[in-house]
Amino acid sequence: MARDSATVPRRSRRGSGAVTLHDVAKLAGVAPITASRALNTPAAVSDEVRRKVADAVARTGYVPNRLAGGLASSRSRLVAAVVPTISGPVFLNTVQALTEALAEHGYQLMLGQSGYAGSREDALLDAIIGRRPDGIVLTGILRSAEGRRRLLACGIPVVETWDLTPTPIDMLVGFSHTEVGREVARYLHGKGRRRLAVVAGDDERARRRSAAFAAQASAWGPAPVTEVFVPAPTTLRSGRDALAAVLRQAPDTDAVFCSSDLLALGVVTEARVRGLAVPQQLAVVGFGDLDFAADVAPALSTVHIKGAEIGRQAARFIVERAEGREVAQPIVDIGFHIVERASS
Amino acid sequence: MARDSATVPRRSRRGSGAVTLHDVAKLAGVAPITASRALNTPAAVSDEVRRKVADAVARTGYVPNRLAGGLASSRSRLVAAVVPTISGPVFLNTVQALTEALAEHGYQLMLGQSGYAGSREDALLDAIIGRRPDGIVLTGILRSAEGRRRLLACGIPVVETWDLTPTPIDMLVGFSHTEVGREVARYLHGKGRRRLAVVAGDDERARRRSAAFAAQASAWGPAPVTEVFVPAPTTLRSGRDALAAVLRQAPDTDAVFCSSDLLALGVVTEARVRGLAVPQQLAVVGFGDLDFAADVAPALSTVHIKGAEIGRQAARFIVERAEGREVAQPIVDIGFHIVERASS
DNA sequence: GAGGATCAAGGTAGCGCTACCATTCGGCAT
DNA sequence: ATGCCGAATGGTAGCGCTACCTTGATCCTC
Repeated sequence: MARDSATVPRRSRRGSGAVTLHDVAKLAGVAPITASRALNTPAAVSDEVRRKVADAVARTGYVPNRLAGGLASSRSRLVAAVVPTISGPVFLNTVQALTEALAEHGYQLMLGQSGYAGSREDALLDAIIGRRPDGIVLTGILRSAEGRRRLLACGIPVVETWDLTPTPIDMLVGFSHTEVGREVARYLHGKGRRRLAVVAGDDERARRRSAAFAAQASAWGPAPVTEVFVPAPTTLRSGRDALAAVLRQAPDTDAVFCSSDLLALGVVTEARVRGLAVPQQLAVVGFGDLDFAADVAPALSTVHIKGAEIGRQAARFIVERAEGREVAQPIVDIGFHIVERASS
Repeated sequence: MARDSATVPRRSRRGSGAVTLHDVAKLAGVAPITASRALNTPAAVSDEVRRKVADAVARTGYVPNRLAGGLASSRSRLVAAVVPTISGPVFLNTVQALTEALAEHGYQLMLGQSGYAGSREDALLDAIIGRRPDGIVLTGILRSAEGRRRLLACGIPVVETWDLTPTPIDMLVGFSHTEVGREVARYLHGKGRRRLAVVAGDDERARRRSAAFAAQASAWGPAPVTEVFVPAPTTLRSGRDALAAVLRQAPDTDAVFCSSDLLALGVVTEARVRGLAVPQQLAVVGFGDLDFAADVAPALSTVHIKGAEIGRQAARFIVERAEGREVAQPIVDIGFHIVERASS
């Protein structure tokens, strides 16, 4: 199993010293290119060659160097995912599904964190483009126009997710945040709630949901919607603080729409501590439908987003394009729906 | 800014068509190798060369191909992280800190999910080793002995984290799970609790904490410790179900140690629903000290692990080794401490 | 002013793989 | 026989970069 050092009397100081396709080919008694074909396009070689090469691979413990393969073929089989931060739980299902779906096709995920502040964005883009990934999946929004231009210029397939931007860079899997805001306002209005508030993380899309919510609500009545913004990423703590702020501004608030389930849980917690009955006195609606939403008490009404499906669809898009096929419908509205539970 | 096609009359069908170091060098009027030095070891060239190359880079929009660089130098500047699954929030801070700390040194993170079941482990290892990363950070345990052997064989620096294994593959940043179990048992005993239970996720380390907890507790009295196991990854739901199971087995339980904060929150939630006062009738201790632990009501007592510090330390180890330096103390016990809050 | 030490720059030869073309060979139609 | 086809295999030449060595120029030191 170990390489026979006697057959390689003087190895240059360069190189990793690992088993190469050359070694495998020599052991199998075929040319390197034939060994390559036996591994990559098995249908193109005879049964005997396939067997001999497989045998040599097993005996040497050969693992193909994908850096070299990627350089030669201009296909790195790497896909980059950019998230604002991995510790906000919102995108986790997407990243998980993406990783798994890509792995099934032999692609590996590179993770990049752009930060909510966006300072690192350009450096991150350099680091990513330098690795020549076969695709880039964006979850947070790309703030810099310069960044968008560079992505466009370098010709790497890009999937933007979790949004429906009017001018996508390339492909898109998302849903309308404006529509979410509107729908939740309609829902709460339908439940007889009239004194509405919204608590939103300080990121572009949460602001859009929040604005649409407020706009829709103000169409029905004179009572203004109380808007409170908290720093992104949102936490349970900021939810508690936000409810305090809401009640200071509008003590008779009877419904709060939160821009994340974690915020909503904070609001519910603070309400309980203050003796405010949820949902009798205060309805709470979250966003994201994270795992815990159904199981807290009271169970959290929220907006369900198919995060894992977004990840899978993005993977499908990237793989299609990486294998040279056209994507017929590169823009997908994955939708959302309101899940009614005990908190509203 | 665009490449002047007239200077490159016939480009072969191979290659990505992107700007190369060659193009930059030609534009700057120096040899390619000099341009390479201007970018990688700026101290080794004259001010003038540095300026001319920087200028050419800016004009062409050149982004170095790190696949080619990695192949030539046997340094990919990629680091692989293996987690059981990204959607369990336990390792998030570690992954986040790791990504950031690596990015500061020009390394990019590849994410691999091994799954708690472990079937994908070997395929994942192939995918990782094939990319020739400069380091591998393991968070979950590596189940297959074959896998350990291969990691050892391929000579890539490995950091195991979140544990102190007796026989580390290479480097190690963790803490003793046995010690955690013991300490929590001591703590609860010190608070006068005598009817102890433990709820643990079905993974090796949670089992070790749980076993040590039970062993320590049984040293003090005849009352057996109720042990309930739930599937990994743990959820709030399984915490609620687990408390139900605990109370079925031992209705007079007065303290529960949970193997994650999410489980603990589930136990607290279920206790509240059942009218069981926390901490008066039931003390609850979690594990991990996730962001929300301090802010739920009642605030959760838990075991604090410096997850981000683990990530940073692991990054430091990998970078040290990647740059060819020895790591003096490759085994670090990062410790833990019990955070006493309202739930116990 | 000879001998070396030091520094900046260039040339060469790969890293390990695959695209592309050439070759071989058996089988079949002409 | 001759030519042609397709299938299987091999050879060659890179992909874009850097390690290693060499060259030439400058600067000491004695």
